[in-house]
Amino acid sequence: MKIYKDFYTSPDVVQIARNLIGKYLFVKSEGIVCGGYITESEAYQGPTDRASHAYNNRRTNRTEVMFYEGGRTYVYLCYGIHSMLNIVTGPKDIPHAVLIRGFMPTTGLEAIKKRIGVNNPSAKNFNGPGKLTKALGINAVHNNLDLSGNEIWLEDRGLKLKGKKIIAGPRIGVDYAKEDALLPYRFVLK
DNA sequence: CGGCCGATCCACT
DNA sequence: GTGGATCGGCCGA
Repeated sequence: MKIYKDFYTSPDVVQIARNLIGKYLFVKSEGIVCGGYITESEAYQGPTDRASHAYNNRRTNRTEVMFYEGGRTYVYLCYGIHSMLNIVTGPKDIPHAVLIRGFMPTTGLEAIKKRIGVNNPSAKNFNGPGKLTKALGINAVHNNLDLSGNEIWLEDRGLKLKGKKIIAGPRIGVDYAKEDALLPYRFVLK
């Protein structure tokens, strides 16, 4: 059920990003466990990807966690407002990561509704990386956590994607990455 | 130390 | 389709 090490340590971050669609993400925040299945992801291919924080093996305090062995979280603040949740993947010293961009809640709905201030939420309330972290109560304290722990983890519950397809396309908001901006590293469940 | 800017979202028009 | 909110990381001086 729970996803363990070898899923994360594969060197093919694009394949991992695709495989994360339909997997379940759980987060314990303020003592409450919330979660759901992932509907959108983006791969960031470390050293060779201009859109990655770790492009050209750029190694700083912030990016250090990306160089760990796969299976940890990388959470950072964007635009001074939004926390972004990434899953670090690949072998040690290969700084790949997958940005988790959207999900569909199945657990802890009451706490989620309270956090986002919406009584009858629909898919559009969970279709962006900032919305996801707000709904699940993810922030900087969730950075650099081991996914084999009980604060944040993923599960394979054998979700059947019947009648739905995983669509690949270019990533969002990475125009500055030049030719790498066109790579089909974004996956969306349709 | 100063300045730039981003893996976003929402409320406008 | 546009702009404002808002702040830590990063780089160059």
